[in-house]
Amino acid sequence: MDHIKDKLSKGEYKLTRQRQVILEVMQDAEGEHLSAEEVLQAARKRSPHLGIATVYRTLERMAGLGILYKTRFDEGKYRYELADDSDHHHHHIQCVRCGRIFELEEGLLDSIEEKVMKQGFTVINHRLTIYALCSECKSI
Amino acid sequence: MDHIKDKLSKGEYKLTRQRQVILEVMQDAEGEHLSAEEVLQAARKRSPHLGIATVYRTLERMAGLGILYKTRFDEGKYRYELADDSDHHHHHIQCVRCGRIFELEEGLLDSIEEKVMKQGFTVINHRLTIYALCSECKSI
DNA sequence: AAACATATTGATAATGATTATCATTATTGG
DNA sequence: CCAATAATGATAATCATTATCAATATGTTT
Repeated sequence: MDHIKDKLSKGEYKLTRQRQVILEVMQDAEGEHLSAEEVLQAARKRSPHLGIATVYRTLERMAGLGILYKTRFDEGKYRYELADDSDHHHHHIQCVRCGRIFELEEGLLDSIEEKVMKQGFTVINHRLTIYALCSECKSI
Repeated sequence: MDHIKDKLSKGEYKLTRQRQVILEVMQDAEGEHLSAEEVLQAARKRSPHLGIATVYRTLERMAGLGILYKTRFDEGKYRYELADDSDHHHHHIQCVRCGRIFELEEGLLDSIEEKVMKQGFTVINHRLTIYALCSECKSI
């Protein structure tokens, strides 16, 4: 929590009421992947006049500061989640029935990256999404 | 080419002039990943009155029949490419500077899939995108 | 505390991609 | 050829996101 505030101040970033609320929403939703609209709905419970533009601006900025991850799944909109400290490599399993998103462990792709490097690319980042039935949906 | 027409007829799918043109465009662009708008521009050279709605409908349908792959990259729109016969597992390297998309060999993720299966998921599909600098952009 | 510069906000318009609607135009089987 | 059905193209509607801008808040200097 404190290191987040550090990042905020380094980014010349004022911690306004709205931003604080949005940050709290993201922290309360640890492990979830929220869309901007979902963040708005949750945040309005604490700050009823909050506008969607502020939500987008804040999420965008926090993603830029590395506080959040911003990922676009195939549904066509961005989803945001609280970043852990490790680094940029993290991946998802999305259940094709219920739509829930699960985290996948890191570093699984190191050997693949190596091969790509040998082909002359400089790898910056990578994203893996696995589409699956989760154990609950499987048994329905 | 013929097996594509087989798929078309099995899908109760008439091979109209417009659809033929769109299919040709996709075949001429083998290895590329075209957006609907790009398909429209290319196709209008042969069928000038073609409408964007028909392009979307046709691409959607061909994707449904497995003739095309439909992928959403982070830019927010779908891109389509001719499917090869093998199967659904194929992956991309996208250059973060020039935006070009390169293919990545198949089957790289088999070991990862296995781990996910052990966690109780039934894997349906997966998508990997690696963001990198291609060798040309690297040397700029 | 007043005056000022600057940053932030919220409402709303604009944009871009995609989907839905619907009247018109092909196509096909009888 | 004619009726039934499918496909097309123009355009409106939708959805997520970004841009605009006037009003408000904040911080700084005096």
